[in-house]
Amino acid sequence: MKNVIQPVKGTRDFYPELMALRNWLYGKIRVVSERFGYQEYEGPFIEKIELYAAKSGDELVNQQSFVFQDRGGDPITLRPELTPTLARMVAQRQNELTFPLRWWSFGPFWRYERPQKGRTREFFQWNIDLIGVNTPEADAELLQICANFFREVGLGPQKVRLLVNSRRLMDQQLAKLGLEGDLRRAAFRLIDRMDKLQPSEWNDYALSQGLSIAQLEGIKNLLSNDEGWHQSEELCHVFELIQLTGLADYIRYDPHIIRGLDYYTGIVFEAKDLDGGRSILGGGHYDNLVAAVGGNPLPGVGFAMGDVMISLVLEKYGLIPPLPQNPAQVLVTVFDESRLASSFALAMQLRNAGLNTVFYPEAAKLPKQFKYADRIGVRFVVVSGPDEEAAGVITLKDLLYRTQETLTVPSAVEKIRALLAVGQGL
RNA sequence: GUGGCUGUAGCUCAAUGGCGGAGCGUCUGACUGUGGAUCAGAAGGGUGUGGGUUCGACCCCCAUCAGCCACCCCA
Repeated sequence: MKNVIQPVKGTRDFYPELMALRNWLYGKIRVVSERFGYQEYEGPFIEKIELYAAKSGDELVNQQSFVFQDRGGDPITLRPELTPTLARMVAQRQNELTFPLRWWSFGPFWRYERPQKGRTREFFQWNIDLIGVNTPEADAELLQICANFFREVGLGPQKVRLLVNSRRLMDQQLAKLGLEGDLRRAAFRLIDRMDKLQPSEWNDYALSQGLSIAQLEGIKNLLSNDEGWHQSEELCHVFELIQLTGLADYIRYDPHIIRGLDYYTGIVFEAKDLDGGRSILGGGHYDNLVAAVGGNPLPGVGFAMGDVMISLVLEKYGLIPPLPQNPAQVLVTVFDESRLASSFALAMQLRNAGLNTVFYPEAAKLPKQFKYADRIGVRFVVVSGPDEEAAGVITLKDLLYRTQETLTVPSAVEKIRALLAVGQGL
């Protein structure tokens, strides 16, 4: 086994078990997205690097992207996020699309980072955006979708929380402290780092960035004030709306939330596992992104959720249901060499009757064939030997209930249908 | 990009610097028309890779690759 070529660092192999989980998650995402009337879309997996250079932020573009040259020498990047692609797609058809536009997507992304818990170099992401209106109702809808998703998968507000802030509010507050330009950007970084540094280190860092003692105190007050949102009209309005949804327990104001992406201009939010602390999803409101890629100005709000962290969280809380091992419902055994062809035909007969059927492709001993059916998770086994053949019937065994009866093919089909309906989820 | 831990059979792990083992799994049989249980037997690795130290290396040293964890950053 040592000669097997290793997979690319930070990638995952989706063996059927993991693929089933991915598709289960995809299904939940689809249900919630469609519940709110969003349409599924997808963009290319590769883009020109300029697309991200426009607005995504330096680190994401210069250090975390997979970049290569195509044969013509043009720099191409594996997409590290979807929002710029979305902005581009919207800008290209700006005059044909009907706004407000509600789109969602679930696809692969790549970031060149050191893999660790909850982070791989290739991951899947749910992106969902509402574009074309600039209202608190739009912002509140996206928060509602997040919370509704958590409720859909069984994550209650005691386990996860949506932390919300406003870039606009933070800008105003920092301006009041006399922080402009580079100093304000430094302050944002400072806020971002507060829970990662010791208080004394944090103070030193702040002063080293050129902030005054008074400004530092001002930031501390800002961050410790849970009621700061009252000074933001948009946050007040958003929180009011959330009260009407029955999902308010999920949502809380948190002035520490800043977000790394440069294009956010209004509310920003992150969902966190209250037990683990890591961020499950993040998003916000952006006013200028469509214009940044060459379109006319158009606001939007959206978020992205990676599959890796949410899967870890769901697994931790035991919220991933048992997923079907095998799509097959029936296995047709081969009694002996002489019956290979008749069994082969019988299997197709069952498929034509609408049953997912596996045919055992050689004349092995029956115990082996039963064992195989059991292992791969097929519930029903059909046997057709000399006795059955003489009587014009087949034997049907239910491995789940260990029952068995002999009956004609059409009644066996009916029997299986009836038992599948009853035994679902057992 | 920085730091730490780890790397032995398909899997989970043992093995003072002195002949590499166990459990689970797999295969075969007991059970010659019936799966999961039990019992018996068998196959399967030369220790991630490349160097070095040593009479002798899974064990010590260096490098490298990979995984994990934290930082950075973020989904």
